[in-house]
Amino acid sequence: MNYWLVKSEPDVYSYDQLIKEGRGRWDGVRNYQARNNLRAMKEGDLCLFYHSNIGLEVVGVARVAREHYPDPTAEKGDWSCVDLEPYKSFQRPVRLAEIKSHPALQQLLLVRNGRLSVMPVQSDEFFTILGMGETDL
DNA sequence: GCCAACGTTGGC
DNA sequence: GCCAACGTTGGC
Repeated sequence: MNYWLVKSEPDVYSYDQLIKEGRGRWDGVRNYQARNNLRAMKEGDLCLFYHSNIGLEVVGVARVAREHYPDPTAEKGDWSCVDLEPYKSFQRPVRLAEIKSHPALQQLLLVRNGRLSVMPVQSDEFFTILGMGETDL
């Protein structure tokens, strides 16, 4: 089992929208590092779902429902997407400021590279954030 | 709205 | 292959 963090601007695609739809295609990634991370995702892997720009907080966990396939929104180039489904909403959202000030989370790519939209997360980091969100799996 | 960080492009 | 210029992301 691998753990990830995915970012979405909630006015474009929010966690609530994923819940409403039951399943969503994680497309539109146009960054090689993020794409390679998408391609490394396995069905059943869990993703922290982060709201960027508005909210600036982790709001839930999503599960990889389908492994990578060609991104139908890409008109040219070699891009991939995955399908995600909601897995668990956080009892309490975990704000970026909390993550940044937590000593055990300083290595998190969210802190170190603010621009990456799909990133791997160590299992201890994953469960630390889950705990901050007062949530169990 | 500003700006830092990062990625991409293109001239040499 | 280097690097300057430019564009984009995303926090503040």
